[in-house]
Amino acid sequence: MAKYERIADDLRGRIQAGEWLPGERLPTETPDLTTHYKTSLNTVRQALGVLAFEGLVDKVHGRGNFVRKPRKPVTRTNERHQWEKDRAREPEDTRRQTGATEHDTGLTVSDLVFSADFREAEASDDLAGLFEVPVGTKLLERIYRTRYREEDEPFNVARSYLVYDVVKANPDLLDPAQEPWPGGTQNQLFTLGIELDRIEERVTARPPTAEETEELGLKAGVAVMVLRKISYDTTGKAVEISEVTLPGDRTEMVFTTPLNRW
Amino acid sequence: MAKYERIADDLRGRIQAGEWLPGERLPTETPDLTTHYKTSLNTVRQALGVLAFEGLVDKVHGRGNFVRKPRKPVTRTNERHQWEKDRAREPEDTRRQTGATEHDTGLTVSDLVFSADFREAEASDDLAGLFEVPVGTKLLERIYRTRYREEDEPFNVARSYLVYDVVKANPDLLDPAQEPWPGGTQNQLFTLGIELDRIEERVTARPPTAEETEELGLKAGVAVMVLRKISYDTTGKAVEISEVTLPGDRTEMVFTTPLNRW
DNA sequence: GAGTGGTCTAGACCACTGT
DNA sequence: CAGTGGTCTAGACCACTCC
Repeated sequence: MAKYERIADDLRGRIQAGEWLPGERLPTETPDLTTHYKTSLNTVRQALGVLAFEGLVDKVHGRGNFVRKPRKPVTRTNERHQWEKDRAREPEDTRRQTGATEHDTGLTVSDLVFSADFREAEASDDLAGLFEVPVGTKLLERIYRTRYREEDEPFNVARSYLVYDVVKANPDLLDPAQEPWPGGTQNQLFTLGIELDRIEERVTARPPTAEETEELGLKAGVAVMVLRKISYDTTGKAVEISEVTLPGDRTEMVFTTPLNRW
Repeated sequence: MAKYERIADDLRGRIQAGEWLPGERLPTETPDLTTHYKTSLNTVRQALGVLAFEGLVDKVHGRGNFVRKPRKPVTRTNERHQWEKDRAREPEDTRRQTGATEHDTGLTVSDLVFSADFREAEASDDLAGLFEVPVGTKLLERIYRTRYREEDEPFNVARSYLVYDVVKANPDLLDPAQEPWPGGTQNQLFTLGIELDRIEERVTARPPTAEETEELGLKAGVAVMVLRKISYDTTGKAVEISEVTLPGDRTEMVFTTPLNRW
């Protein structure tokens, strides 16, 4: 076993034994750890890199290496979809009270900060195929970011696509100033006479791109979970496609599948 | 921008431009890349480390650095649950034909290799709470591994827990030699007079532990997806809890949520 | 400016792969 | 055995944070 692995194992054990509590700083790389383990800087850094990748240690340039605090997990359920559908036909003051994310997290609207960006886009191969429209068809692309009020980085970046010609029947939907829209996308679709029949979600995990690392404030070694949500209307057509990027270390998704009775 | 980042960017661009095709070897670290980029070995290795983390490059000790081939993705849907429930009451020869994994992947039984390990375990805090039994209650723990016949490493490790006293009514269920059980867990429960009402799945992603890296044959930077599946019977009790570990870079999970009609 | 982590160098030696 | 990546060293200098 390599020396850096032994050092990583030793430090991991000492952290788990409580020698340093979450939030506390580890001994400095130089000179403390190098002299304690009688090794060179590179080796100590390689060991710390392992722990950082595992999410046990936060490396902070200029300040030190810290034992990582467990982060507040964000739960997302698929019950939100039925909940949102039920709410879509409620009067506006009911819809305004709370959104699906709050429904999932148990938080109130004031705990969270949203921002929305709208623009027009052309259907890529991929999206055109799902929407069953020609490549290049005009789409409305909306980018949503959600974060905790007391944190800097969003825990959620969503890109939502709708076919432009479908949405333009209600000009309010083209206006970012109307966001956050009370009742969410399902209410927006309701104003267009569209009812959803089912929602399909595909989940994968992968290492973040450099941009995502920046945008989501990810630490080294944290994967992103990518969720692609496709909403189908009652005629079986895809009406909204949404791609959500979530930090893997703090996101839990819950899916409940009811089964038919014998 | 650091020199290693510039080198990583350059190499990434050259790979994407097709200078080396998937499966091909990159120039050697020493002396090719160090002299080409006029830098030291450490710096070249740091750059390659970035690309390995992104999954673009496979580092292979003693052979070289290779452009990674896209891996065969494994899809898992939640429709499998209803499918498995329907099949649970079929005659044995029907059940024997194919399992849920083949149903998802479209493969046949002979493409896949299973192995099962049985042992007794005591209910941890966590599991006891979900099963609503006292901590320490005897459980049957079963560990399943699935891999492609032509690959070395499993793409799936599952730990399944059942309450021992519930299962022992059918002694065949305690015998690893009976695996793979035709019709899966839902048929096993059926032999005990248990019908499932719904299945809840919680999904997270995190960096792998050292053990998981080994067991799943993961490359640097690949996250694992962890799926905890809880099966509830028609009285609302949790009857099976299963923890599945999947390599994040080749797993896609699909969940379809049907919505009630207006 | 003092303290701390981040990058980089040049070189040595070890470990694995294939002939 | 030759070729290739993996680990390690000792030391220099840069970049960030906080006083």
